[in-house]
Amino acid sequence: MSKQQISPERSGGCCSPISVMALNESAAAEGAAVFKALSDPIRLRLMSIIASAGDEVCVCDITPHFAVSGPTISHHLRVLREAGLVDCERRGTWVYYWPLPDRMQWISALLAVPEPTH
Amino acid sequence: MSKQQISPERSGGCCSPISVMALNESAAAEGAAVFKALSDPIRLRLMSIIASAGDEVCVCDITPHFAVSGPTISHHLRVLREAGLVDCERRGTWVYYWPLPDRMQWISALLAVPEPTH
DNA sequence: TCACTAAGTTGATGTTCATCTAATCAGCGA
DNA sequence: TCGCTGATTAGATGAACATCAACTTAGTGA
Repeated sequence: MSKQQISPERSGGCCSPISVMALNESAAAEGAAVFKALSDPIRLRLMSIIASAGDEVCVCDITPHFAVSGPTISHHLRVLREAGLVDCERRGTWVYYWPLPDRMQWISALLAVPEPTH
Repeated sequence: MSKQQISPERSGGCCSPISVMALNESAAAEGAAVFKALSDPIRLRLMSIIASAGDEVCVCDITPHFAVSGPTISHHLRVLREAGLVDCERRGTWVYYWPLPDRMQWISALLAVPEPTH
């Protein structure tokens, strides 16, 4: 507790202070949860397939694109659903998934370098 | 192998086929790695602090904002660095981090619903 | 009701990850 | 050189996760 105890920011030797944190803790937790849903290559491809289809997609058309088992695909789709990135509906034998663009736009806005809040 | 073996897409009862996958496997792996770097609340706040500073940020100004130990912050900063999201430089006693906007823009573009490729 | 198919759930397993303490590296000043 | 501080690295540990086989649920058609 003697010499270099003072932050260089205060002593003028370091950098400009961080004026305001752009993300509070709860927003960070929510955002991180969405990023975690996209942090798996299979889920990212799933999301890509569903989002680029422009319409709803049948699970039976998704599964053949992947080398993993059906239950694994089902698990990943559930993760995407619980993250609010997609929704689904059963119609007859088949289940259809479609993207929820609101969530994707929100997370995309998080990535846009936020304007400094000062 | 009798009745419903044929994909509904082919039999006309399901949905429009996925013409082209928007993300190939290697791009998905690379993108997922970046999203994984952002999938932790602490790393997302770190990224937010560094990106919103508009300039480089001293580690000594970052650490006090978090309730975890110094080595843990260091670990998370390394993950962000290895994901290509930030870079750093030691100057004297202190280490400074700054954002690499290219990577953030690339990942943000991934999230923009890709125009249908057909 | 019965046989069949699509999709999801359960339970188990091996791996990855976040975190800590302790030790090390790097720079400054006396 | 020695002592001090900032930051990273190394190793260990407990929790979370991806995956599969087996089973269950939901729906179709005969």
